[in-house]
Amino acid sequence: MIDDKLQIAIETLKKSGVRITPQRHAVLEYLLTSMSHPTADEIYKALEGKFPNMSVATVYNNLRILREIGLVRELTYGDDSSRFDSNMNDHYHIICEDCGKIVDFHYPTLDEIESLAEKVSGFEISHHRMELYGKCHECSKVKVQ
Amino acid sequence: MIDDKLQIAIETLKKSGVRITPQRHAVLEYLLTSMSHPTADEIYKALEGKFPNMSVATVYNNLRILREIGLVRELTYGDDSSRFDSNMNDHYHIICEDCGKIVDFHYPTLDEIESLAEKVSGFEISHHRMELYGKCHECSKVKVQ
DNA sequence: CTCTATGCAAACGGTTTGCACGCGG
DNA sequence: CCGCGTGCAAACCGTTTGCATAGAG
Repeated sequence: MIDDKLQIAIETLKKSGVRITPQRHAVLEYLLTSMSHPTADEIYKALEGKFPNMSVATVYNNLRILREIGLVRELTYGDDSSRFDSNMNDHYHIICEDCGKIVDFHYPTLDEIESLAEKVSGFEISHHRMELYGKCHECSKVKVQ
Repeated sequence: MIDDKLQIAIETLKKSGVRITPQRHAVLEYLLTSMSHPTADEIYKALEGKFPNMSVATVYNNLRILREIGLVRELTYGDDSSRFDSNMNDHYHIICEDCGKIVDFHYPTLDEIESLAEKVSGFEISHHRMELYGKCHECSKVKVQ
């Protein structure tokens, strides 16, 4: 399952003429395995056991390459670190304002809104993004009063 | 019109016990007058004629205070600078991917989506944001082929 | 063997902070 | 005249870049 996705991703890398280094493989595997939406630094820390000498720059470089090839999406929220998502299907995100957890939210794409926006603004709309903010179940429980 | 808004804003400042310095007044006035959604640096540059010695820090400090009081909203997109919006009514934004222009987009708040997201995720949703991306009329004209 | 990827450190850019002085109320 | 706000410079932090070396194909 994950292995299938990994094999397909590696095929895509090969087709694009991108070398499969151990570090790159590890970053990719981590993104595909991880159910979270990790930051570059989280990936860096998660892999430092396996690659004690790997530099953050390598993580960033690989994330950029994976993004350019279309294997990974970069999620940018505010001033904080970018987060990376290997789920390339259209979906929205729900973000916990307390703990920062991000969960996927599947909902039909808001095409009508794009059409209306085109009409009223004169823009050629290419895509949109939406995030919902709130408190996750765990964080809601914490401060009861 | 703008003057009314400015007067109301200044009242809010006074009520909050925030001093009205010339620099703060100027930042506030610029935000209310500006139809764009300026960055801190744009505000800084726009006012350096009137305040040649003003520092960026002062702009940032004042923007933070205005935000905390609820007179201004901070728009954070990706890694770029934050932009500031004195229109506190609920609205969405349409952003030109070429020139960066931001225009307001009024559309009924997507309450049903918030409700559904609460149900499927178990989060307590407090709000959401949405931006539409595309090319504005001017930028569409430029590269025809 | 070639050329890309890596590791390291320095650079970068937006934003924040510490501190002494200035000025609003 | 008290204390917040300002200006200045340094600090910060995520990210990028330059460069010499290592290693994938």
